[in-house]
Amino acid sequence: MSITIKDVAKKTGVSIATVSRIVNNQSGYSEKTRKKVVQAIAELGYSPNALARGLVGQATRTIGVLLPNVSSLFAGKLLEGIESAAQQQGYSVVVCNTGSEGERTDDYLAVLKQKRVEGVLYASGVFSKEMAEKLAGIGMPAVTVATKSHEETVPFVKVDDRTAAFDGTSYLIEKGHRKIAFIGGELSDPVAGLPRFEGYREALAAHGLKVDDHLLRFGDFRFEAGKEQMQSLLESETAFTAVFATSDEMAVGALHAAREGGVRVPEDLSVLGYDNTLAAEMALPPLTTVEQPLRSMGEAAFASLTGERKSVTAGHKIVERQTVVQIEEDIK
Amino acid sequence: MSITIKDVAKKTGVSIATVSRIVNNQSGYSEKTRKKVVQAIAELGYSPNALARGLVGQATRTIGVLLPNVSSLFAGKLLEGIESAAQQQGYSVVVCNTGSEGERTDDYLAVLKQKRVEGVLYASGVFSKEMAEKLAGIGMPAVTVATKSHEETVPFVKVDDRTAAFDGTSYLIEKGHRKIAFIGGELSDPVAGLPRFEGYREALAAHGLKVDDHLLRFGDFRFEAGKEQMQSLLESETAFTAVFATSDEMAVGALHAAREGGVRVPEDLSVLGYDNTLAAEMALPPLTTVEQPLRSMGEAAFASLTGERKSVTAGHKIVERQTVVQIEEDIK
DNA sequence: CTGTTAGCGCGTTCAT
DNA sequence: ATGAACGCGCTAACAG
Repeated sequence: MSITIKDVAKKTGVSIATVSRIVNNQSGYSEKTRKKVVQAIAELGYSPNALARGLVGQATRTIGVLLPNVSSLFAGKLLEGIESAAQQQGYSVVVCNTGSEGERTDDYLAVLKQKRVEGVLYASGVFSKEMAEKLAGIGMPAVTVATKSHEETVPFVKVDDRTAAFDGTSYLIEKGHRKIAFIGGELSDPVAGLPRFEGYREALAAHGLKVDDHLLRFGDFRFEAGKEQMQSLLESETAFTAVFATSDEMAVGALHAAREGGVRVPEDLSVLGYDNTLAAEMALPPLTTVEQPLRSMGEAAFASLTGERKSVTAGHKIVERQTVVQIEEDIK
Repeated sequence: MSITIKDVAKKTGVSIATVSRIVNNQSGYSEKTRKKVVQAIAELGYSPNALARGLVGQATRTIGVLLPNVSSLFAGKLLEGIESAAQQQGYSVVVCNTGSEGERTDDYLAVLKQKRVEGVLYASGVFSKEMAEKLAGIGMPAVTVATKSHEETVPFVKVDDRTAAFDGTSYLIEKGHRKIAFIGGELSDPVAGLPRFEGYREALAAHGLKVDDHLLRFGDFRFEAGKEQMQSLLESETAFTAVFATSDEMAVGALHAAREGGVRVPEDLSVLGYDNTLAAEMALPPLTTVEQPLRSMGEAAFASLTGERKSVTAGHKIVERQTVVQIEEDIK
């Protein structure tokens, strides 16, 4: 079949042990034989078999990444960071598109185990207790990205969602907004749903404002949901001057609904997004948003997985573009 | 370390050969021993070592995917299709972000070879002759997606770009447009640049129109380029009623420039995109575009790679949304 | 129906 | 400085 270490040993007249030493640049050979071997390797086009190596050495230099939706901008950025860090360390990453509800997760975990990956990065929505146990059960190191486990056993890399949402909401308030609608993930979602809502609520409270139930909407984080919830908001009786949508896609959906409803952004309504994916940049008008540094979070997650395996909370910030404007304070 | 076939053999009192047969559901064992073994496997949590399997069987059930930019919507959709088809066949896919100029391609190829992947999908911009030779040299099957090789040795999966651009342009003409600007990839790009321009030119010719050099702009396929080229177009003296941008990102860039320049879409100007990624859906107004069925192209590419390895040209179509409108024929 | 054995390609003692 | 030999976990003959 393919050419093996034996071939280069034979060709150079040394033993496979020596070739092995040279390939893995250890010590124990003369410069002369080294040269001979290196040349033979080049001539033969020898490439060490990673399977055999892995079989003996227990190091596959491969990790798995579990994502609910690879084709999203969100996943793309994360993946870019992960992949970049991995490549630099000589690791390969196999992508696993688990489905929006994570329905294929178990299947993937099974093959990842068979392939003896050195760990998995979990960026697949909610990280349940069962997941943690399952992972522990099959003995694979894991770290979650943009998600948090209830178990303290699994390190995470994420922004502080509550604080980020608090800051985003405060920003809106500082711009003079008092009636701020909220479109977010379901409150049953303990990682991206509830905390962001809490941040929103706490920011209002901190400024002496109260939350108006008529101004609250929930859905998944997709474009369609944002659009629908915004439509619903527009149909309600209650007036508002700003919306905080906790994903850029949702915010863009809101932009669409607003336009269809004849409300101008930002003249009639300010809109704040979350994530700062390309969607925010490409939105018309360009979207002001709370940034999660997805790319560097991906890098950090890889580093954590293959390194000390500890949690890191990434810094968020507000990226100002054109959808949020200052309004008169006394509109009330 | 991990639990092996020996452990389950020992536990059940049969030989490893029998266990192997059962695991790979071959024939040659009684139902009774099967049950015993299956149970032991479950109890022990045995998971076959794919490395060992691959070492003997020469089947790693893994492919590599080379992409210039994983985080783009374009790559995301492609990857989704590839991944989906792969998963269904029990294959894993390792992603390789080669960089916009494919600068990391060689490095990736080297590790993919070591890992003995069964083939690579190349969706990484231009597929040069050197690439083809390199791949052939290391003996890895490949198929290109949304790209075409000059060599006939490598199968491809793509739409007919010339015809797709022809159809897109014709669509604009049928809508009454006579002055149609073009924003595309560099003509030196033999796969997505030149052919699309040719389609544009031929469509004009077929309708008795001639191409106006003042209305032609080129760049990479990114958002920024589209914006810049559109700005440049707006500054020129020549009037036009429509723009055909050969990527959705570019088209959205054009939308931005138009808005900044005070020209309304579609009232003052029609805009046609290319790809039909999420960017088209999320654009404001929603973008009419020439669709490439990226997801199914990804699936087809995987099928081709692991199957008969033959080329397929995917069907394109025009997805009508809101950026192209009929205008009076006699505007001229 | 079931067990033994020989590799797959490599890293690693242990000798020399 | 170098080589022989074992074993990683498994599949595939080959024997019974």
